[in-house]
Amino acid sequence: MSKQELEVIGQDAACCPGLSAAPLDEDQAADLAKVFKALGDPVRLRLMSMIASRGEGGEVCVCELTPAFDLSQPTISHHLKLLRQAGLIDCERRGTWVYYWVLPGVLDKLAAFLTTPLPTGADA
Amino acid sequence: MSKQELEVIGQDAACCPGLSAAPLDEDQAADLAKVFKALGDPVRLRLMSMIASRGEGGEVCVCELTPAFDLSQPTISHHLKLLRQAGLIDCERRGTWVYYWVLPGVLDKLAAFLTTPLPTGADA
DNA sequence: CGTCAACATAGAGACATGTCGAAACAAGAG
DNA sequence: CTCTTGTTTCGACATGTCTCTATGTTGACG
Repeated sequence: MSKQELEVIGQDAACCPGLSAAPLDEDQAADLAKVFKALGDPVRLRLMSMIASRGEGGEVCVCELTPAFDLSQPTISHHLKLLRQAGLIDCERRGTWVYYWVLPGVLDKLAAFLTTPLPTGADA
Repeated sequence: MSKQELEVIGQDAACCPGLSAAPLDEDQAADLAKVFKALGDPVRLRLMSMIASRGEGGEVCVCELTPAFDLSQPTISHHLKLLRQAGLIDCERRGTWVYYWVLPGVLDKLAAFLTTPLPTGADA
């Protein structure tokens, strides 16, 4: 149920030297843009927030997410799918319900990508 | 030339308690989503990277940015406008040329918003 | 004042995205 | 097996986004 993520952020260390470190090439920019694009929607951002606020190993059932929006259930499911394809979350079916959680580390890696790594100007 | 930014990130402290801190309300999510949406395009991400890699007080002339892409000059100008409206960059005309720079602190604040502030469960 | 160069704006067309209702799928209850 | 509930997938449509060409604006230079 989780075989189609991007793994953009989670790659070893070659994926992203940091936004401010050096100009991104086209491939890096394209991969990272998918992650930011996934977060670039109010509904998905709220979904991420609702899932992430459960903490490190926390999970949220879809049945808890859906009623928080004035949107149809298929629409919520669609947004969750996009977040999953962006490599931000994952899910598992347990009986009747499906539970979502934030993939560990992705938010920290994304934050590390944004923060400027060379404030004093000592690059290579 | 810089009177229409969002200032979503730059507000005092009431704007964003963190993605993982608590579920975002609709207004917070809508404002933050605009910033992430601005970064959710490969061209804009590369533009941001090219500008940000100049360092803290660094500037980049448009005439240096445009030839790095296989896009028309108005298209680059359009993307720069979106980045500016998202409150990520600002610009100033100096003679014939226009220089862009990253607004100080926005990337760090965005990163702080993403990183989970309560890993052990000691909030409030 | 006229002209040229650097950027920005405006409008149009092609394509992607967000949303819905209907239907399919999965799992448990009777 | 059938029925009900929870969730995803499928088409379809309205809206938004990205790109272009054409035009406007600003400043430098004779």
